[in-house]
Amino acid sequence: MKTVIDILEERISAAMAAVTGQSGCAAIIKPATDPKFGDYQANGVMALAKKAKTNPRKLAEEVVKNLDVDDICEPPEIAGPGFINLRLKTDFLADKLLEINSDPENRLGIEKVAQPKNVVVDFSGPNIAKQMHVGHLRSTIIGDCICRTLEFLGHKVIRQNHIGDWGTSLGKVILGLWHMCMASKYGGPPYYKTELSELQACAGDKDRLKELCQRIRDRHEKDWQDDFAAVKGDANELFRPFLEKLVRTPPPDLCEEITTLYQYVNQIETSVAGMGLTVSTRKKDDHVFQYFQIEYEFLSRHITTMLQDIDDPDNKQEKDAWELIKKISLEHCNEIYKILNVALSMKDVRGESEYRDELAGVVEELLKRKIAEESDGAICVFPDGFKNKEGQPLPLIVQKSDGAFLYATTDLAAIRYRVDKLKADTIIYVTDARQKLHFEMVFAAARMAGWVPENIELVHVTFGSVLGENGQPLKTRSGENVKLKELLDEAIERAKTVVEEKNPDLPAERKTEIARAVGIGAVKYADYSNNRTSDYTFSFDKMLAMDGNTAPYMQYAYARIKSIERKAQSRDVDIETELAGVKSLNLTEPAELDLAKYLLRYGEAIEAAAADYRPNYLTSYLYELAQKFSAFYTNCPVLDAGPNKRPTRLLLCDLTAKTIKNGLSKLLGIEVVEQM
RNA sequence: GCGCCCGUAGCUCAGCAGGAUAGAGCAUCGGUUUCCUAAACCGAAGGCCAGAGGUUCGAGUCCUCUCGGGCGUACCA
Repeated sequence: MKTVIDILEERISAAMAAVTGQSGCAAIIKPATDPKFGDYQANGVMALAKKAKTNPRKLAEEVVKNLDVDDICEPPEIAGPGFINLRLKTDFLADKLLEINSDPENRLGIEKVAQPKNVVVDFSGPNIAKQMHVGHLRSTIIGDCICRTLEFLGHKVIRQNHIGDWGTSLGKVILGLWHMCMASKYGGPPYYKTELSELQACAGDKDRLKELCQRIRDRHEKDWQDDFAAVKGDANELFRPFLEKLVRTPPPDLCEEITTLYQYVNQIETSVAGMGLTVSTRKKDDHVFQYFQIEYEFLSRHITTMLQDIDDPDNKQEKDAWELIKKISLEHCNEIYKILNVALSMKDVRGESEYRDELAGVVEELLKRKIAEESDGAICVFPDGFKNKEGQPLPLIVQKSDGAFLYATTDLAAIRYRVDKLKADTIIYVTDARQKLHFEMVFAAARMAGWVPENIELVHVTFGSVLGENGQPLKTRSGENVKLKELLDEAIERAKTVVEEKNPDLPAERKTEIARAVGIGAVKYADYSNNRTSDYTFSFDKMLAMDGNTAPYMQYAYARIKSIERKAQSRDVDIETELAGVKSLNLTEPAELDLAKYLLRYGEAIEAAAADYRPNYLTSYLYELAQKFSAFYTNCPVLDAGPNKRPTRLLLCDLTAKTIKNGLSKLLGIEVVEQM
C-alpha cells in the first residue's frame, strides 16, 4: 500500500507535467499546516511557477483542472499564493483502514521496498577492555533501530559489531590480570583497588604521587622477579598457573574486576608519565627471552606488541589472557544487549582482531599503488581537501612510525571485507560525531584505493553526547564513565517504584515485568526521541514521566487499548469475529477522523526515519498517534457504542494498538505491556 | 588559525526539499472522573527562531559576516 503522500505526489506531479509539458515536476506534498486547510497540501506549484515565470495561482488552477483525485479527495482548493489544499474523502479513509485490517501479513499498510539492498550496519562496537558504559548506549540502540527499520522495509541487513579487541587497551587488561595474579598471593584486599583510589586521591599532589608511584613500581619489580625466579622463561611460576585456573573457573565478578584492572593500569601509566621509572620485562629474540628495563608507562604497550604477535607460541600467555578477556567481556555485552532488547549476538561480532592478518597487506597495497607515502616515519594517505592546523595536507595515518597499525588501517580492511565478502550496497557507521573527520578520511582513502566503487554508499550516522544535569558529558561523581548496567538497573528500579505506587494490586511478577519494560523503554525512548545529532540531557525523572513524549505514556496508551479488549471478553464481545466481519466503517466524530487519518500516515513516518536514519521521526509519530488515540478514547466510548459504531471504534483501537506495538516493539525494540 | 556541529517559549526539545498565523512536552494557571486504567483529557499564558545584512512573491530553513557554545584538527579509538 502506497503512502497517501506518494499517491498524491504522483497524481499531482503528473498533472503538473501535463500542464507544463515538463517531466519530473515535484508536487512537494506535505501534511497541511492547519486542519482548516485540509489534510495535505501541495507546495510544488509555486516553485514551478517561479521557474516558468508564470502566475502561481493561475498555474495551480491549470494543474487542478488536469488533476484526477476524485477517488481520494474532496475537490482540491487553491489558496494563498498557490497552495493546493487536499482533504481526504471519508470513504477513501475507510477503504484504506479496511485494507490495512485485512492485510494477512500485518504490515500496517507498509510496503516493502522494490529493490532490497545489502546494508551493512556497523554499530555498538564496545571496547572489550571495559564494561559497556553510557557512551556505548547511543551507538547500540540507534544502530539497532536503523537495522530494525531497514529490515522491516525489506532490506537485507548485516549487523557488524566492530568490537575493540586489538588495541593498547587489551595490553592494559592483560597487564591488569597479571596484577590480579600478584595481588592474590598477598591475600587481603587486592592492592590494585586501594592503590587506584590512592592514585586518584593524590593526582594534584606531585610529591605524594611520586612517592606512591615509586612504591608501586618497587613492589611491581619484586613481584616480577618472584614470578620469573624459579624458571627462566615466561612467567611460569605464578602467572601461567593463575591464568589457567582463571580460564577454567572464572569468578562471577571477573568482568567487574577487568574494568577495575584496566582503570588501575591506566591510572598508573598516566601517573608515572615522565617520572623516569622503569621495570623489568622480557622480549623475545629468536625464541630466546631477553630481559630488560622498560619505562613503566610503556609497559602495557609492550605487552600489546606481544599480543599482536599472537600466533607465536611464545606469546601463549598473552593469547590465553586475551581470549579470556574477550569471552568474559562479550558475555557481559550480550547481557546488556539482552536487557536493552537489542538484536545483536555473537554471530554479528567481527572485531578489530579479525582483520589483523590483512593490515600489513592494506598498507602494502596503498604504498605499492602510490596512494600512501611515508611522512615523518609514518605511512600516510593524504586525501584531497583535508588540511591540518598549518594548512598542510592532513594525513590519514595507516601505520605508525613504530610499525603499529591504527584504527584507520582496521577500518580500511573492514571496508574491503564488507564490500568484497559481504557484498554491501550500503555501509552505515553509527558512531559519535567526533569521529566525523576520521570517517570522511577513511571513506576518501577507500575510494582512492578503488576499494569502494561509486555505486556503493558509505554513510556515517553521527550522534551527540549524553549529558548530565550539569551540561557536561554524563559521568559519575568521581568522574568515571557511568556503567551502562548500573544505569539500566537504576531505570528499572525507579520504574518499579512508580508501578508499585500506581498499581499496587498487581501480582509481584507482573510488576517486575512492567518495571523492566517501562524502565528500559524509558531510557531508550528518551534517546530516540531526541534528534540524534544533538546532545541531550539525561534525566530519569523526565524519561519516566507519565506525561509527555515518553515511553511510559506510549506504553500506557497501548495498555488502555488492551484493557478494552479484556473488558470486551468479559462482556462476551468477540473482537476478532467482529473485526473480521467489518465490511464498512462509520467514521463521523472528529476524534475518529483525526485518528483514522493519522493511522494512515505511519508509512510516511517510517520512510522519513529510514531516509535520514532518524529514530525521532518514529517517536514523534507514535507520540502524536497516542495523543490522538487518547483524545478519541475520552470522547468516544467503544464498548458502550451502538452497533452502528462499535465495529468502527474497535477497528480504530485495534489498528492503533498494532501500530504502537509495531513502532515500539518491532522498530524501536521497546517492549509493550498489556497492563500498567 | 582552519574545519564541522549547534544557538527556536522560563526549562527540555521538534520543525522532514524555503511556504500560509513557528510547534510539542515539562513547569505555571484554570477546567474535566456516577462512563472501557485520571499514568488521561480539554483550555490559558508564554517567542523580533543569537545578532546584522543578502537572495526570494515568501526565510527558523539558503548565502555572507559578527557574537556565543561544543567538537575535531599527524602517529588514541
